[in-house]
Parts: sequence; structure tokens; C-alpha cells
Amino acid sequence: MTASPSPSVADPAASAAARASKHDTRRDQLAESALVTLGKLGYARTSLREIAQHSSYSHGVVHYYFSSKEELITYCVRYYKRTCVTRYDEIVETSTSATELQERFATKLAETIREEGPMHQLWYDLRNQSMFEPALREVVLEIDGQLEAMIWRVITRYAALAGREPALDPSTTYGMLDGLFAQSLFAWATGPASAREDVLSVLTRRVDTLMPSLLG
Amino acid sequence: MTASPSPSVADPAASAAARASKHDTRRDQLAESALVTLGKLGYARTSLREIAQHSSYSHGVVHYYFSSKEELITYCVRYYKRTCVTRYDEIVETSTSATELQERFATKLAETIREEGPMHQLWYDLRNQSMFEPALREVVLEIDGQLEAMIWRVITRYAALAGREPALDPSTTYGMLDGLFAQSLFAWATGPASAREDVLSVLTRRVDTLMPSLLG
Amino acid sequence: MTASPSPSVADPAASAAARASKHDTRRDQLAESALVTLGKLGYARTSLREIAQHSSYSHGVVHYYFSSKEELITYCVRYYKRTCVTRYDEIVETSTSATELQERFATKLAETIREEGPMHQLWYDLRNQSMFEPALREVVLEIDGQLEAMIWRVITRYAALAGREPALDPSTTYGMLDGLFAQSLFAWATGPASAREDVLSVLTRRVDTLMPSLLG
Amino acid sequence: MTASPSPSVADPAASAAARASKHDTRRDQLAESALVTLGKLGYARTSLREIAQHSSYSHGVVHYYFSSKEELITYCVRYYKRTCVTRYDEIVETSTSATELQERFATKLAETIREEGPMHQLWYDLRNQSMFEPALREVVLEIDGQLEAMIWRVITRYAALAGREPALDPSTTYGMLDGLFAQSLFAWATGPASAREDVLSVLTRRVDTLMPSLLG
DNA sequence: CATGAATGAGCCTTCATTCAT
DNA sequence: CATGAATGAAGGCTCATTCAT
Repeated sequence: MTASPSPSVADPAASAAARASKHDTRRDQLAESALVTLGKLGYARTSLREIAQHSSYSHGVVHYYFSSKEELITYCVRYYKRTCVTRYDEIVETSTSATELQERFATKLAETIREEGPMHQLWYDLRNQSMFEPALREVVLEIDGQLEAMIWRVITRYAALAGREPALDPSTTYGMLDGLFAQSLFAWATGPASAREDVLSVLTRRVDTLMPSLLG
Repeated sequence: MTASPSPSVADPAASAAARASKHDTRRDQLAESALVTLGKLGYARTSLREIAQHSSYSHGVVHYYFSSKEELITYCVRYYKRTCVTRYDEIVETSTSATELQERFATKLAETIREEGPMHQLWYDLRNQSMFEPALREVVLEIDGQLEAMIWRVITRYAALAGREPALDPSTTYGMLDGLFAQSLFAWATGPASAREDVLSVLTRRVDTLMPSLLG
Repeated sequence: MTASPSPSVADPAASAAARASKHDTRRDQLAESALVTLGKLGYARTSLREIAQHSSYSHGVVHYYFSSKEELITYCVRYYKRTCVTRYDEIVETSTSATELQERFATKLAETIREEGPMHQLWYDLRNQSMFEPALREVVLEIDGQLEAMIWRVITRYAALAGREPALDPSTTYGMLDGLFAQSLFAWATGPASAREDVLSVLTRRVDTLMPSLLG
Repeated sequence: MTASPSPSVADPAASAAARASKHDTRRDQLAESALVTLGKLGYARTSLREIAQHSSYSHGVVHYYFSSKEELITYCVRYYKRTCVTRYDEIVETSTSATELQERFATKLAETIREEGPMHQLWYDLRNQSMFEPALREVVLEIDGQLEAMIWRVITRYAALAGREPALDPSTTYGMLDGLFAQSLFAWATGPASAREDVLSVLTRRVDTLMPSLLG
């Protein structure tokens, strides 16, 4: 019988892996925390000190886990994407008719503003900043592409369920829908709280109405 | 003939008016100068020092004419709008057929990116910042409304020339077109210089193709 | 007759010059103040905050007059040199015999340690740092050359008064004397206060004894 | 024959000794590693993190073996001295004529710059810092004394081989030679790489020429 | 024993704003 | 009126040091 090694002499590879995983966990925690602040204040107004203060960590920790502000932001954006870029996939997979998909998609668009408004504001902020700040471009372009692909999955499935073809190319389709989404987000964010639900239901209705015309 | 009075003995009312006019002139000159810098660097990265340095004025004068950075920005945005919010009116007024209007509009959209790209980048930046910074909201909402109205003038005229009705409401129409415009601006700004003209001609083609479907 | 212009419209060139001169005056004042702190703490331990605190100015002023720490330091070194690089010239010019020059020079070497010790410590610190920090090299090499030239003026005059020739080249001569000077400065700085005068008189005696052998 | 006891059952005294020895070994390894970094960056620019990163140890271990940065530096200096303070002793012992010793010494001076330049830069840095930082004084003074003694061994042996007496006292002799050495080190470190060998051969020649005059 | 996570003071720099002249 | 001098609060970042594991 082979004695199982005492924990203290556990194989180094495993311990290194554990450590690395813990490291990543912290980065994720920090990113999550940072995203809240970023969503509230926007890119330019958010300082690393602020981020730390709104988390349970000290100022130094942020610099311990991220070598620069830029790296933190980039990490945050990518972290955020992991969740968001598949937001409609469940709808795509489980809808059984074109009408159902169309309705659920339109509803979900509004819902995601209601529930993650600041996160979307941050996204548009970053996408814009990337026009001034080359350092942001890579990650923004990467995610923008994924968002377009996500929308395209919705549309192609929608077309399939309807037995038709998409009328427009992926990019145009994304541009139009994104324009409507951004517009509603803006109205939602800047309008009076009392009008928020109206803004969202208008969005839902619009997209619901519009979708058929996205098919040829 | 009336001798023109020396400034120092002018009647008080006239001198006050002259002063006020000079005051406004200075503000406009500063705004014009500031807009160039703002378009290049974006809202957050532009400091008042920078603005002053890129103008013929001293650092102090900026605060002499504007009580704060915020007021300067607000003034700049309004100043900028005066020019821009009528950008397509000439096309609306002089086009004699739906096809002509449609083509000239689509062309002009691309042209304005080529010639005033940074100014548009600034606009989207400010519109976004206004979601985080309430102080910017009033002026941004005001201008956004004017932009929507401008687009609506295009569409209603387009419909009239075609002998049809707009298919969508003003807001939806604006949202969709603005989405396509923003998308192209982004690609234009972040892509390689060599691809810029391609981006613009794609935009022109898209809008040209799309416009008929904006009519009922 | 030409009316002499009122002061308020004085010729711009003159006012610009006055301004520039005032600007330079402030830089000099700041440099002077900074040198005290630098001499006390050394290059690495001196922060711009510290410099400001030991002056009558605020922290921001330092950055207003110097674009970076490096520029301040460089300016300080050059400012300091203006005074120092001619330290022995009066002795060179007014001594009427080799013996007098030799004695006065040896005495002055010690005196300058007593009266400007920290400044010399700073010089050796900077010269050393320049081996690690390329940014300092230019100014340090420039001044080192001037110091060597200064010493050489002493030696050539000394040789002339003695009716002989220098035995060594300028560089070797400077290296040897500088070695003795640095050694005494070090002993003076690190030894007990009670031994300081002894250190200085030893230096004087040594140099006095040594100088004849610097002639051929 | 005595069975060597397994470590875990060693008698306490031996194990304590072993531990202590291991402790010292670690300190030496760390010192050796630290010296490389210190020589490259200088005292002020070297952080403990940097040292750890350039060694095979973790960041924490530095503080485990040294209670503070200061103690590490001090230890490093002493460690370095062990090697260096006897650098010329072999020459002293094996040279069989004054001329041989003189030539070999002059050659060796240049050689040690070539081969251990950074280490000498560090020494001058530390000696200088000790004028600002009392904590460094003790160890610096100790080593400076040993260097002086080392030089004196050279000179007295040189005098003996030449059948003469040293012309100057140990301190003066050391000061002068050290001045020349420091000067060459500085030129070697800050000048263009292409001039390095020239600098060294000049030093060799100078010292070679000078040494006879160090005898009475 | 040894590690790396965590801390917080401090550094250089930027900037909107105020103010004496 | 207009200027640039001056201020002080942040901001990103580094680092020696402490500590839980």
C-alpha cells in the first residue's frame, strides 16, 4: 500500500494551479466590484481608488492584481462579456416559433436595460472612448464583433423558424438594432424615473414590430 | 454725416452693447477653438489648459469667459449644433425627386463623417457622458431632439416626394439611422486609414438601400 | 510730437521680457530652496513635496515652474555650478606667489567643505547617480568638465608663478585632488562633529604638501 | 562507523547548527543575487521586489531572512567585501620586483573595472548614501578602512621591493588612488562603449606612471 | 519554514479653479 | 479687462513591510 502524501507535500503543480485559480478568483471579484463603480460613474470618472473604496479591498490590492488601470478596464470588459454575449442564446435555443422568439427577444432587450442599465452605459462609454484611446480598441472591437454575432444568431434562427431568409447583412442588422437599443438606454438613463417603464415598453413594441421586416 | 464717437465717449448703452457683443464673440472664438481640441481628445481627456494652449488666448481667459469647464462644454455643444442641425436641410429643400433626395442624403451622411469625424465622435462622447453627468443632460437632450427633428424633415419630405407616408415614427426612424451612422463612425475612427473610404461607401449604400423601407 | 504710450499699452516685448525674467527669478528661488533640501537628503530621498514644504511655495508651484523632477534637478545642478565653478578664480587671479596660491587654495578647499558641505555631498551623489540614471549624464559631464578646467586654471597659474611646468595632465591632476577632496568630505560628513575641524586641517595640510609634486 | 541520524531525530544541537548554517547559506545566496540587481540599478532604484524577482526566491523570503531593506543592503555590502578586500593580495604576495608589482597592480585596477564595474558603482553609491543615511555609515566606514588597508599593503610591499619608504601616509595614498579609480570608473560607466577600453588603458598607464612618486 | 496576499504611506504629475496685479 | 501665478485635491503607481496560511 502506498502512503498518501501528507497535504504539506502535495504535488507542487496542483498547489500552483490552486494558487493561480485563487488569483483569478480575486481578479474576478475585483472586476465585478469595479464594474459596479464603472457602470455608475463611467470610464473617465472612475478612479482606482474609488473602485477600491467601493470594494472590500484596499487601494493597493487593485494594483497588486492589475498592473495598470488599462489592464483592469480591459479585464473588466472581457469579464462582463462572458456573461452578456450569450444573453439571448437561451431564447434562440428554446423558442419554438418565430413569433415566440420575436416576442421573447424584444422583451429581453428591455429587461436587460432595466436590470443591467449601468453595464450597458459603460459599454457604450468604452466603445466611444476607444475612438479616442487606442489602448481600448482591441478589446472593444473584439466584443463588438461578438455582439454582432450574437444578434446574428437571433436573426438567423428567427428566419429559420419563419421559413424565410434574413433581409439584411449581419452588420446592418446589428447597427440598426443597436441604434434602437442605445436610444432607449439613453432615454431610460436620462429621463425621469417615472418614465422608465414606458421607455422600455416602447422599445419592446418597436423591436417586436420591426423584426418581421428584417426578413426577406 | 455723423462722426463716429470715440469708444471712450460712446453713450453708455451702445458701449454696453458693444461690450456684450465682444463678449459673445470671444466666447464663440473660444468655443470654436475648444471644439477642435475636444474632437481630437474627447471630453474627459481635454483640459482647459490644453484648450487655451491651442487657441490664441491665455489660460486665465477661459475662466474669465466661462465660469467652469462644464459651462464651456455646454456652450461648445450649443455652438456646434447651430451649424450641424441643419446639415441636410439644403438637400431637403432642393431635391426634386425621392430618388435624388435619398441618394444625396446617403452620400451626405458619409461625407460628414469624412469631413467632420472628430466632431461626431465628440457628440457621441457627450451624449454618453450625459448619462453619467446630469449637468450635461439638458443641452444634450435639447440637441438630440433637434437631430431627430432634422432627420424627420428628411423623411417626411422623402415620403412626400414619393407620394407615400413614413412607415415609422420619428423616434424609431432616428434611432435606426443613428445606429447605422454611429456604427460607421466607429469603424471609420478605429479602423485602418486605408479602409476609411470603404467604410463610408458601405454606409452610403446601406442607407440608400434602406430608405425605401422607411416608407409605408 | 509722439505721445508717449500709457503704461498699460507699454510695448509688449518689454513686458514679455519682464515676465520671462520674473519667471526665471522664481526658478532660481526654487532651485536655491531645492538645493538646500537636496543637500540635506540627497537625490533619491528628496521628493518634490519635500522641496515645496521647505520653501515658501506650495507643492503645485514646483510643477508650475518645472515640467518634471528631472528638469528641476538638472536646473538646480546648473544653477549651483554657476557659483561654484569659479570658486578659486579669485585666488588664481590675486595670488602673487606660488606659495601664496598654494596655501590659499589648500585653505579654501577645506573652507568650502565647512561652508558648503551638503552641496558637495549632493554633487558626488548626482555624479554617482548619473552612472545609473542616463538622464543625469549630460549635465553631470558638463559640470565635471568645468570642474576639471577650474582645477587646471589653478595648477597652470601655480606652475607659472613657480616658473615650472605642470607635471601631470589636467585629468590626472583633477582625479587625484578630487579623490582627496571627496575623502575629506566623506570623513567630515560621517565623522563626529568634534572631529570636523581636524578633518579639514588635515586636508589643508595634505594638499599644501602635495602641490609642489604636481609640478614637473 | 556512526550511522548518520535521520534529520528528524538528530540531536537538537546539531539540528540547530544545521538550521543556522542553512539560514546563513540562504542569506548569502540572497545577497549574491541582490548584489547583481543593486549593481545594475543602484541603491535607491532597487526594490526588494526586484531583488526577489531576479532571484529564485519569493518576495516574502527576503523579509524572512532580513528584517529590513537596510539590513539586507548592509549584509550585501559585507558579503561583497569578503571577496574584494583581498583583491590585490595575491599580487602583493607573488610579485618579485617593484616593477612587476607596479605593473600588475595598475593592470588589475583596470581589469576589476572591466569585470566588476557595476559592483564598484554600487560601492561608491553606498559610500555616498552613507553621508545622508546614518544607518549605512558603520558598514561603509568599516569597509572603507579595509580598502585603505588593502592599498597600504600594496604600497608597503612596493616600497619594500624597491628598497624605499612610502612617501605619504596610508590615508593620503588611498585618497589619491581612489580618486583616480573613481574617475575612471565614472568615465567607463558613462562614456560610449567604444571608449571603454581606452579609459581603462589610460588608468593603467596613469597609475603605472604615478606609483614611483608614491615612494620617498 | 516559506509564501504571496494585503496594506497604506508616499511619489510624480495633472488639473480646475482662484486671485493679485 | 486680461493674465499668468498659485493652489490643493486627486489620480495612477511603487514599495517596504506585515501577516495569515
